[in-house]
Amino acid sequence: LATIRDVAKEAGVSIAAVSFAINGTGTLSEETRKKILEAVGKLNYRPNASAKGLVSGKVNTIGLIMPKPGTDFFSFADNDILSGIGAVASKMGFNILLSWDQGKEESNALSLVREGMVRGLTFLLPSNDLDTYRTLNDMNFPFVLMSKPPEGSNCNWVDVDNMDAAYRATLSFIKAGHTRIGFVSPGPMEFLVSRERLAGYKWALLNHGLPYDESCVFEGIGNLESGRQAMQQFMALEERPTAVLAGANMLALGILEKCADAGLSCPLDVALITFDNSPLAMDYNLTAIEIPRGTIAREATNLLMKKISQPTRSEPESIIIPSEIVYRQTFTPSL
Amino acid sequence: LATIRDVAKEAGVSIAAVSFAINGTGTLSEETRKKILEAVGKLNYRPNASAKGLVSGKVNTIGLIMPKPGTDFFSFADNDILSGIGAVASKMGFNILLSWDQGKEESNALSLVREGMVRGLTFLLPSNDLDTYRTLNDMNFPFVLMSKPPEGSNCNWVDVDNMDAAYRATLSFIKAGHTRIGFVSPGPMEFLVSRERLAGYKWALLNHGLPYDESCVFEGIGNLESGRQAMQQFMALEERPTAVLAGANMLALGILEKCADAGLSCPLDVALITFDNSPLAMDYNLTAIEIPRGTIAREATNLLMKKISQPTRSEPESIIIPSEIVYRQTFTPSL
DNA sequence: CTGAAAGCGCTTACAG
DNA sequence: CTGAAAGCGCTTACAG
Repeated sequence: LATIRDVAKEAGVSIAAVSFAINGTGTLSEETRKKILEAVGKLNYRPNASAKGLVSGKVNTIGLIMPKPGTDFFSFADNDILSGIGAVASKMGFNILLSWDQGKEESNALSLVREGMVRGLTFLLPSNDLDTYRTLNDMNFPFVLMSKPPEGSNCNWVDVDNMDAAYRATLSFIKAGHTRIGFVSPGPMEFLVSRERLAGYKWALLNHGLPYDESCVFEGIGNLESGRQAMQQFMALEERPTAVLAGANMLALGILEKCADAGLSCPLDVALITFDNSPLAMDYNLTAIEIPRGTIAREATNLLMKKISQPTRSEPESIIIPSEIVYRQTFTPSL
Repeated sequence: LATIRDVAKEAGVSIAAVSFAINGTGTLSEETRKKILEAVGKLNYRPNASAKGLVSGKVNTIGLIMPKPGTDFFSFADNDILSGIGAVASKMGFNILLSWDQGKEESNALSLVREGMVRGLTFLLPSNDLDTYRTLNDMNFPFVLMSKPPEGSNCNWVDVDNMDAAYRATLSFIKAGHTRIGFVSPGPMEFLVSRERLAGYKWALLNHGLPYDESCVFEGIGNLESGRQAMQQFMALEERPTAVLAGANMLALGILEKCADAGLSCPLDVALITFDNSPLAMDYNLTAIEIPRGTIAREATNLLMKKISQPTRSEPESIIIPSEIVYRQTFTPSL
């Protein structure tokens, strides 16, 4: 691999001149610059990243911290998220380092920071271990969560408003005349996202004079069978829901299957809105709430870049990404 | 951030002693070592990665090159793949740098190499641009593909044997007495994986005296609608297939839907085997060919680690990962 | 407009 | 068993 010294020799100049030419700094005659750039091209020279990092004290890498393997009751390593981060990062000349939250003594994230490997951090999911965030804040090290963090953690974050989205979907049912509405959570209630969506659902009911009935709520785990079980429970009720808000696509498909088995047609007998407008929702013509993961990822990375370029400590910021309901076959509001 | 000098001062020793203590090199009295390690813990010291990289000429990072965004007619950023790579890499003390194949003038992969940011490379999909591989080979730089590369490229690679898997699935149908078997490719025929699966299917037919009939073959694009269209085509035939080999889960679901609509029962009227034993296949009780992406990723990373540790040029290696058929409701071989 | 020199934080021969 | 010193490949004041 060519070094700056090789280029300098090839072009017949000092290594400082090469540095100037490459970084566009200093003052160089057009002729010298051209001569140097030619040598650079000829030798396929690229400045060594370690040397640059050492001398400048800055490294052009951001870390992406994935949840501990096994936590994934949905798939987090979403293509949209990864390429969203990648698009923004590469536009700013940054690389992405992948790492996993290990729940070990010292978090991997902190190691990367202390080794000077990263200049900022994005977290896909809030860690259970809030200590990491506290330490990062103490160091004034920039980081952004791509998910709403638990109360009291002092973080930058970007996410959709899950409560609001659930509220609006439920409201949309109510406006269409539904008075008995089922809710299936996307996962266990320990997850904030489950609690927030439930809260939005509940709030819409109470706000419009409808009773909140626990038998119309099912704690899902995001798969087909769980959706079947939910609908099973709902159909066994004396007065069954005429509309269901599902927390995940697979839940929605399980619900549809049970409906079909029972001879209930959708949307006539049971209307359905599901979270997540994924390809699956499109394929199956499901009315779906768009969770724009690519946008979340891009905005989070932009926010991180902003925090990186502000060396002085600043207040944590959060960005709420709007989420739209995409109306399809399983429910359309009456006009 | 603490430097080696801070630790040396804290422990009252030279910086060389600190380096010895941390790396387990040199010779140090037990007492000195203990004193140093205490200072390290107290100051939360971690050696600066840029400095280590510069002085040793080695960096503990491997690159993962993702396909150009938009190529993904399946989802490549599979959780299993990412955590498979991550598990092996972190066991060996390596980090993972994510990058995208951009189809630009100079490939991102080569930039990373020339900047000294990575010590090895894994590619999720073969690039269209074989020049990159040639250049890497010329530099004797270690890289591994997690997918069978096109003929003539001189690469290390790890993959399942798609031709063999398709052969065995087709054979399994034939042994059960099927003589008219449909094939739906996972994607366009430009993809090697599509061609190989078709070849395996064809070979099984010809090997057992069955005619190869193009009207029983459909070029799918991996989604539900494509599966519906395939089955539509098959049902319009004078003699329709009694068994179908589907290249992707969504194709299989589309096929099942069309069968149900037409009053054909599965597996009685139409038997079905699909590629990819994903959660979807489990949820829908599909007989499926397991493509163990996690295993592919782990083996590829292990192979890369081996190549990294062998400084001398060596012959390219390939590893074939076995793939099993998981029998479920949509087809079970007669005993 | 251009070059010589210091220094970033480490590791590793080399002396003692 | 321990320390002083050179050097990895860059950038950036500082002279000229």
